[in-house]
Amino acid sequence: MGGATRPGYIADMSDAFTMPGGFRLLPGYFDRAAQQALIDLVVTASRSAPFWRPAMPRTGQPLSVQMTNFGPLGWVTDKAKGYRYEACHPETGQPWAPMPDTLLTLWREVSDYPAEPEACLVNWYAPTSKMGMHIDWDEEATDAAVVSVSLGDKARFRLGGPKRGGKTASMVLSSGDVVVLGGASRRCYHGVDRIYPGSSTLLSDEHFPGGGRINLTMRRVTIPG
DNA sequence: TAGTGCCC
DNA sequence: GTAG
Repeated sequence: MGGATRPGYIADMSDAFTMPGGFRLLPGYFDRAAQQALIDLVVTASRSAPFWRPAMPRTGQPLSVQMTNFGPLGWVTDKAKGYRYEACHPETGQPWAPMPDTLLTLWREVSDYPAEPEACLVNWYAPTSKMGMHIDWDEEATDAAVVSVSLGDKARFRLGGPKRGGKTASMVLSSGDVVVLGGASRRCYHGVDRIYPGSSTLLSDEHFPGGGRINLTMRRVTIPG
């Protein structure tokens, strides 16, 4: 933890990370059968909205994850237009697959928000993929929680505060876990340090060459009217 | 810097 | 090889 720890000394807790309000980890929310059903839905959706590799604004640097989306809106990014939500796949021009009922049910159970999620970003982490620390800024409905589901290999997730460079906490997320970024945590930095390759058998090599991890992230984008 | 690389 |  914080500061130098030497043998014989008890760590000073004065610099401990304080978990932001509204953060919830629900371990083992989905059992194996439910995890498999969600992966099957991702595979089906990817036939009409295939995984593609997004790029950073301005630099065009590719992200290490591949993406697709469920729902009426999908998060996309490219060199020319940057981070935004779009109704259609950037390469095929086809609408995203509909939001699965299982995910709508999850949202109603944990989001404490009076309207449906409009976007579910599907991130495929290869064994070497990472996600740098960032805050989700591209939604108008900033009061709605972000709800995410981990599937496949374990990942080291890191949560910080509302400013860069502050103290952080990390935790291992396993297949079937649900994370809710609500309240203050909705505006906190977070990212994925690393994947633990081969820690799950959920992702078949046929559909996900090399395996890895799928993360489903639901968000309300527009303010309900 | 929703990235990468290097260094302790 | 890891964690930060």
